[in-house]
Amino acid sequence: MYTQRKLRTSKRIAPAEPKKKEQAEDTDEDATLNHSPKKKPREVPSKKTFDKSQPDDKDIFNGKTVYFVPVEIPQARRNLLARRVEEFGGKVADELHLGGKTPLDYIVVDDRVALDTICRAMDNNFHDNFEKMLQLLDKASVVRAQWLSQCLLERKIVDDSEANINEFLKNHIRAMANKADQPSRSPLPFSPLRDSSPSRDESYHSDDDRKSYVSNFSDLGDMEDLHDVPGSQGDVDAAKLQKSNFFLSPAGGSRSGTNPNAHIIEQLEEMMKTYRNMGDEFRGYAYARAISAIRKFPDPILGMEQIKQLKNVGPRIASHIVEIVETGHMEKKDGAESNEATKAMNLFVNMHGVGTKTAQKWVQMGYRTLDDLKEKVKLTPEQAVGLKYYDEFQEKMTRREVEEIVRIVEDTVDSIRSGFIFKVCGSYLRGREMCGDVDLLMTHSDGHSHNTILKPLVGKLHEMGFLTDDLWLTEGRHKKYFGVCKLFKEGSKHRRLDIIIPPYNEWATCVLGWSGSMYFVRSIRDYAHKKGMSLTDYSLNINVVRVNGEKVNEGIPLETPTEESIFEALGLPYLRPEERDH
DNA sequence: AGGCGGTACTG
DNA sequence: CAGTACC
DNA sequence: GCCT
Repeated sequence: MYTQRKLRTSKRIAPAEPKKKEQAEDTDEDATLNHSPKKKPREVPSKKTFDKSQPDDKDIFNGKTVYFVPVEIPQARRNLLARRVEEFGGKVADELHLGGKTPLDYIVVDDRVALDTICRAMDNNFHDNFEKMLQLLDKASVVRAQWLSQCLLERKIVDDSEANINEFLKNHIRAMANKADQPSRSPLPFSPLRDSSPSRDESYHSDDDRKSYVSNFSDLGDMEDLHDVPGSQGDVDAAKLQKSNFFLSPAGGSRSGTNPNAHIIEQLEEMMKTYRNMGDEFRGYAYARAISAIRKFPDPILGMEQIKQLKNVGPRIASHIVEIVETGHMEKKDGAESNEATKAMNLFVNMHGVGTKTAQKWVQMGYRTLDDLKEKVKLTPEQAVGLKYYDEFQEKMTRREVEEIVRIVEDTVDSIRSGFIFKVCGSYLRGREMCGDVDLLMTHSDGHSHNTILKPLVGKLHEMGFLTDDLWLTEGRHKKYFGVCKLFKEGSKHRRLDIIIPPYNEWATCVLGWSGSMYFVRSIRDYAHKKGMSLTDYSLNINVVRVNGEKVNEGIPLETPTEESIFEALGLPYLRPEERDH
């Protein structure tokens, strides 16, 4: 059918070095992940009943003063820990004073802040103050939050050797002090204290659950719910930081996506990816819906009181949330992440053309790295492309770059035939700052030019050297090209490019489908389904007859010239693309 | 206990 | 048909 | 794993 496949080459694929993605999981799936029945997950509602019932060791902290370094410890967790510390006889300092009349006993940092991050922060903020820093460290122990959790759990001061990073810091300070004697000390650019946590920063809300979303409209007829992303607060951290000036990055503490429950969301997202990569689609989906509910929840989640208000959070996920709130981490997730085969699964599944089945097969055959694949596995043509650009495909591009790519395609189209209309869909249309690929839709109002443009277009783009590889090209009801392009500019990366060409009268449904998010699309289709309709990229049909889920009668396609008309026909309030970014 | 979006490609 | 992809 |  389509000839330009040459590029794909038989020669060996350029080494794409194994790049590790975060997240992991556990390969012997059921073993640790699924098994629910045994060992019942710690009673959800209990806990937090510490209070009255424990007459004994109430003052484990015995007047000790604790300071929480706000960075990276989610506010919710900080509050909770602080409350507990006081409950158990400790004091909580508001700020960290270098001079220290009331000497601090413990300085608590988040478990995830990397050591070198802390060091860099100190370098930037205390280069005049080495002595005071050392004094401070003499009296106070800098410990990980996890240690504090442990103390609270066991109701005693436990050994902190693992959590205590005093010596490390002192050594570092001494080293810096020496170095400071010598004149050259450039003020490190230094990027904030949060390098480690969002393993991929651009937070991505991958989700939302159709139910909550759709039912919000239909039942309550109010969409408020969707808009009210609690975004605002979160400069609390920044403010506090300013004050304490400890570990403060001069440049910018301003955190990006501040959600009061970011910490919880992060961990659950890891679990979601894990399940999904393992092939447990629906469990992953359940997580996605739960996460969406949490993301919309405006207040810090401290316990069951808040959890009970969340839709799509059942007993299992609730218990995970409780665990995260109380201990700061999630055992199941940590376990999965430390599993080696699991890491390989993640590595493989992130390659284009590889899903859970193939990844599982490879892992089982003992492969663990991309190099293993290069040498030992017969790849499909698509997988070969995926491997060749493994690293590049993990990266996202700016909106600006999307626009440059689109510009080239548009110009080329115009040079062939005038009058086409274009729309960049996908995450770009939803307003994301960074986009993983380019989804360009185009059509022609004359009702026929859309049929013949794709092949010449792709041919020309190849000639220009703009397209570097093809995944596939089809001439179905909607003409589609999936491939790889690269801007001519020096240093440009290879990018995934999808071109979709529906007939003019199917434009709106196609745009809707290609605008996402995936969860939005699933939810609105589900909603249509429930109303006896059927929504696809091609049309919105009414009077659909299904028997046992099988469509028996296609129904009748509605005229839906605009996206608005689709919502209207479904009886839903219109949502702009950026409001579909769940 | 059953459902969880709807479609179309490759091999 | 199974597997993967697209949002 | 959650909902109906």
